[in-house]
This record gives sequence, C-alpha cells and structure tokens, in this order.
Amino acid sequence: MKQLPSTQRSLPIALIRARENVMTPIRQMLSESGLTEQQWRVLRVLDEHGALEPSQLAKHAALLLPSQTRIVQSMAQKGLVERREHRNDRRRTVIKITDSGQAIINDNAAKAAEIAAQIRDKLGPRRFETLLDILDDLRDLE
Amino acid sequence: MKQLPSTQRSLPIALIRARENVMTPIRQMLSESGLTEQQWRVLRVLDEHGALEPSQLAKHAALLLPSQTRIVQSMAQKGLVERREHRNDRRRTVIKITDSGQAIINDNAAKAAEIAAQIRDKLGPRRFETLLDILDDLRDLE
DNA sequence: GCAATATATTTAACATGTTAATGATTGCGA
DNA sequence: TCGCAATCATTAACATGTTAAATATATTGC
Repeated sequence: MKQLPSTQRSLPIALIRARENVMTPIRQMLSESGLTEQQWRVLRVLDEHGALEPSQLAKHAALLLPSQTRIVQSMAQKGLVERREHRNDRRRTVIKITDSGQAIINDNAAKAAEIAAQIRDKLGPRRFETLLDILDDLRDLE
Repeated sequence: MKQLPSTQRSLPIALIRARENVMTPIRQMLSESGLTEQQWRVLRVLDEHGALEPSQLAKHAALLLPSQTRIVQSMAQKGLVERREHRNDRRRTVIKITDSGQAIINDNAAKAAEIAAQIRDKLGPRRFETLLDILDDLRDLE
C-alpha cells in the first residue's frame, strides 16, 4: 500500500508557501494603492487584453466567477473598471479598465517588473522557466 | 525600464492555477468526509508530529494563526481534535488529534497516497522532485 | 411561436485569508 | 513586588475562496 508523503514534501503545502513568499513583496507594493492582489490581477489582465466578458476575465485572472463578481462590483464603485452591455446578447457584459485604473497600472508597472525580475534572478532564469513549465504540466489531472 | 511579464507567464497566477489543479481531486475525496482541505492538513500534521502548540501547528500546516484559531475551534466541536493546557505556561495550549480524527486519517490515507502518486507519475519522479526543490528556493525573497 | 433546455452570471451561505487591534500571561527590571 | 515590556493567541473586520442555488437571457425542438 502506498504511503502518504510527509507534509514536509507535500505539493499542496509547498504551493501555498511559495505563493505566500512570492506575494509578500507584491502585497507590500499594492497596499500603498489600497489594492488587493486580486484587484491588481484584474487590472493587469484588462490592461493586457482589453475589455473582456466576465468568464474570460475570470479565466485569465485565475478567479472563480462568484469572487470576481464581487471584486468587479467593488472596483466599479471605486471607478477602476466599468461595465458595458453586450450588443447582441444581454446575458453578457463587457468589463473594461478606466483611465483611473490604467493610471494605477502605470504607476506600479516599473516596481512590479522589478519584483518579478528579482524573483527570476533569485532562482536563475533557467530554473524560473523550468518552474513555470512544470506548473503548467499540472493541468488536466484526470 | 523593465517590462511587466505577460499574465500568461506570471508566477503568482501559475501558482494559483497549479494549486487549484492539484487540490481538485483531493477536495473530491474530502467532501465525502465533510472536511475542507485545511482541516485535512491539520489532521495530517497532528498525525505526523503528535500534539503541537498553535504556532507550531500553523507553521507545519501553512495556516495563518487567525484562520487556524477558527479551524481548530470548529474541529474541536466536531470532536476531531482536542486542546489541553500547558502545565507551566498558561499562555500556551497543546492541540492533539482525537481517535475520531485519527479514524478519518486512516480511512483516507490510501486514497490520498494514490492521488499524490498520480501527480508524481504525471510529472515524472524527477520533475516532481525538481518542482518541490524550486518551490522551496522561493523562501526568503528579500 | 412556445415550452424545454442550455448558457452566462449573480446571489447566497459558509469557510478561509489577511491585517490590525485586543487580550492574556509571563518574565524582567526598578 | 510592582509595573512594564515582550510574547503568544484570539478576536474583529473585511476580502476572497468554494459550492450550491437562483436568475436571466438565448437557443433548440416541436
């Protein structure tokens, strides 16, 4: 019979810790703008892809739809994003970034890029790419 | 000036997705016992290390103390763990697993080990170990 | 053209994550 | 020994994660 792996070498726990470590400097940066990491992801994705429907935004930002609904609502209240109706299909909505949201991206882009570069340097570019590749291989587990 | 990486190759997002993928089959298993993944981690750690003080348990289970306080409270109500006072230092408490909690570990150990083995096989043992090693290298970022 | 089904999103309810404030107890120094 | 700082844990408040149910609109089949 197979044995349970030690929690010291448990992949779920290792992933949680890694995320915690990676996000700490990013959270520090974002706290000055009053943003959560999720709100930052929403801005990043909208900046990168332009206006998106909720389900597409959720996929790109790695958010579940119920969370995203709340996040976008609060961001709309703060004026960071806005919602428009889809022309032909009234079930759908399109979410786009506002000038105010874009300004936050612009203000933090350099710092965020620096943090990302630090992580990359810490691992070494080769290991960094290997990490992303292996993480990607974890899709479609059954 | 450094450029922001594409969200497609963003490490935080990749870590979130990876965890989501890894946890899906585990959550399926646990739902039959009515446990969350965090409650399962608490049982796993207590099974592995024996009775622990809150801060030690939190470290091993990758939980923040406020979350853990609530989780242990609800688990104590269900009779899965119990709390004992420390002899000399009343600030401290020791948390231990109950027979009922141990039974859940025993009932699910084989299945959990199988899931872990599947993930390992999917990546290949070598890549799996590499992944854990690289994730571990993300400690102490700055 | 209408009912049944499918799709997209939101709401609801509860658990956890996160940061800050509060509480409780010990240990130390005047 | 009194009081104060330090440590550990809990509580508080709000944001997000997670699953299930509800809602709204489109599409399909008859």
